[in-house]
Amino acid sequence: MRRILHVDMDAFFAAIEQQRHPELRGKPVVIGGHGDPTERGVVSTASYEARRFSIHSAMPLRTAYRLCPDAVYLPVDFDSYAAISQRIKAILHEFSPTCEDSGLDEAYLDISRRDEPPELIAAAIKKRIRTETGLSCSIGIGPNKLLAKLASDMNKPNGLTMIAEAEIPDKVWPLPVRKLLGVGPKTEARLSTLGVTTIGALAATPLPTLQQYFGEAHGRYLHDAAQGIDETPLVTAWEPHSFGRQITFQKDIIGKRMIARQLNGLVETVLEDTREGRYLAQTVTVRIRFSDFKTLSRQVTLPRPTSARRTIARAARECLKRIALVKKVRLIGVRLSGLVPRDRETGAAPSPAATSAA
DNA sequence: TCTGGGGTCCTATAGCCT
DNA sequence: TCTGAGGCTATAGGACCC
Repeated sequence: MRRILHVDMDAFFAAIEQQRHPELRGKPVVIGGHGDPTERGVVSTASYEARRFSIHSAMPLRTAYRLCPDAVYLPVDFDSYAAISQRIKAILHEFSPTCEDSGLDEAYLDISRRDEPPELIAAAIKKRIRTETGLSCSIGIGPNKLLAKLASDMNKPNGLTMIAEAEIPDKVWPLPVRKLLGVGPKTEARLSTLGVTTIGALAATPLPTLQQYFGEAHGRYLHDAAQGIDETPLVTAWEPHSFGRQITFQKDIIGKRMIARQLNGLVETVLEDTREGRYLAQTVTVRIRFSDFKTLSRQVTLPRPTSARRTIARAARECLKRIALVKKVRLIGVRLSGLVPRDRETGAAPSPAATSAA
């Protein structure tokens, strides 16, 4: 039986700001965008004081401002948060080498090989993080990642919760389906039309029914997840699959020239990212979101992976040409995928078309 | 009227080949 | 020569996560 911990920092970004600016403690603090709640942007993190005003992550900053004009609005200081995140991950690695990063403020830890009771290990982790960073976290313990994550969410903030397999009917099944990892607003709404609103109701829904509505893979996932079944291993090392940059304009823009110029700038930025990581890319995708929020994407796959600015910029322009710019544009994005580490470049990449006939 | 940015993964569809 | 069944791949879009 595996023993997995899910460590989730409490209101991470906001807590860091309250830690380094003591005058913000006890006040509603909202982190997001450029810190100006009258601009376009969304809430990244709201302090627990701000959550009392119904402010939550992903809410438009302007909406948050309407709900609580007196809150302190701050920009996302990504570099600082990343540095503190690294310190926390280093602490976690001391407790187990099998540690999966899941964003700046979350991680899974496999402690199956340790003899001590998991609650004691979790308590020790909380204490270490508190002592070294002044921050609190919530930890969930379970036989797999899915249940560990559900558990960490059950007693926030500063919680320590365990879900054993035998406790699934009592602790998990009464929860709304939305609590399950992988169930977002769309899936929640579709399940609701089937009369399924709790995880228990989902568990009682036959597999063929779920597969009929959600497809083979997603149906199977929902079915297993509702029973608390999750065999996915911790991913401790991974290579990026893509790099991208996108911008939402403060005011929608119009005009091919203007849009092409913005696109060029984005290509430059993305290339800097890939050069830093020493990757070549074979596929270029351009994304446009119009003022009505309709979003289109076009992609070009190049004959071979490259990091040549002119080639990639030309591909991006080709993509852009295939989109009719008939409306105002609020967002432009560029993504490079089909990545190959530069040191693996041979100049004679195997062609996927070069397969032998039957 | 409002809806970020950086990602991953899955699915439907169309075109091509055998 | 025509037609259809599969399989494979590229593309576009959508859902979801932090």
